[in-house]
Amino acid sequence: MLDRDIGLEIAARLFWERGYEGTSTADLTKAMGINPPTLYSMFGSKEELYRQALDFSIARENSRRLEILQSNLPVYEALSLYLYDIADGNTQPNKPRGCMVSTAVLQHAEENASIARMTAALRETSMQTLKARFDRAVEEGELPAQTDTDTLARFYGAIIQGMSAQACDGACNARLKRLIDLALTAWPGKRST
Amino acid sequence: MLDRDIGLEIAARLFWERGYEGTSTADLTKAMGINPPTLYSMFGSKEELYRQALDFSIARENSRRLEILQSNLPVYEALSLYLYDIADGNTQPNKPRGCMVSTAVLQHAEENASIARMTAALRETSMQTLKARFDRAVEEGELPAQTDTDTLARFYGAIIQGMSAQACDGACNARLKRLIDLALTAWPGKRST
DNA sequence: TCATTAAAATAGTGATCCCTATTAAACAGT
DNA sequence: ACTGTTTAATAGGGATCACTATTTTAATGA
Repeated sequence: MLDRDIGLEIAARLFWERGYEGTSTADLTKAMGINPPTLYSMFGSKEELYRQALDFSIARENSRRLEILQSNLPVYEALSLYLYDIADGNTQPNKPRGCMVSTAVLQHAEENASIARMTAALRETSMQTLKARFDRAVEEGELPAQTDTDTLARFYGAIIQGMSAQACDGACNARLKRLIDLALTAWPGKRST
Repeated sequence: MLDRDIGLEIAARLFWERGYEGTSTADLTKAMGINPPTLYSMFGSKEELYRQALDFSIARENSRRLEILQSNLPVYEALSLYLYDIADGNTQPNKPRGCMVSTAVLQHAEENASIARMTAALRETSMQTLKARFDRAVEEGELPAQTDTDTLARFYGAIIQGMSAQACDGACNARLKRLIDLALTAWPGKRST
């Protein structure tokens, strides 16, 4: 009998590489080494499996990143390390390129609208997490009081999405880091060269 | 008999909204009001139709943008207007959200790898166009000689991709413009507030 | 040992995928 | 009107889609 976490890991990897619409249940059962009825008894449906695989991956990958972001480091340092960590995640050897969430299910058949809403909500949550960190920085006097933290969060969110897209297209880690360094010059009070 | 350009327009809109994998040939023939054999005699295959629909849309939408970018305006102004025009294109009423190319076919089934290569190549071309404009600015003394124009182009390319993703998730035009204004503070020599 | 339960594999559901062979309709020239 | 040719519509082919009913195997308990 297949271990549940191993099944989710295998599913997450397939969905990461091929997307929701590009992954078939036959792909999933074959990769997991199980028969279709086992998949449905363990995970309910393809859609449910996708949700569970995303939750599983996020729970495992996101904790370290959130610790970095919400640490007591200066907010600028925390953001830098956070972005570098994402760039690393987008360019791991022997792993699919890009991010599993940042650029997932943007275009989709109408029948998959609820799946698209879920990934959109995950992206929104991650933007709100960034914004909350910036709001804290305002409170703690690290950023000017009039800072538009929402736009700041969506700007670095766009950088994260752009990195994912470019990683999917083959960009290497060093290229993404140059991109991050340039994006960091937009930080309030910083000066670009 | 269906006019070829009208057919491409209808196909482009469907592919734009639902993506390549999310659009079926049945969707296409129904929207065009033709029968399957007509689609194949006119356009060859679903893949060929997608290529032609992209070429058609790009030829029509890109000329104005390229004129803006390659005009004799100061490069910073040209870039600003170029990005604003893209933001407008990402948030048109009664049109699909986001960009048809920037975030298309990032994840895909293995059988669609050649389609993904094509969209990736289109994105790379658009980055090279940006880079060429920045190189010209260096030659003309608008930018310092040591400017890393490649990274600069990929940075604004990431902004374009991030805008497309966020527009797909529902971002309004004003929000994208705030994002652009912040991204423009990363321009060499500019100072963020 | 044998009946009962639980697990897993086979086999197949109707629907839809991309694409075409075949048939039907419209039009041309004589 | 009557062929010959082009154009369009129907119908369907082989494969795959997400998903299950059924059967077979395996484990369990008396």
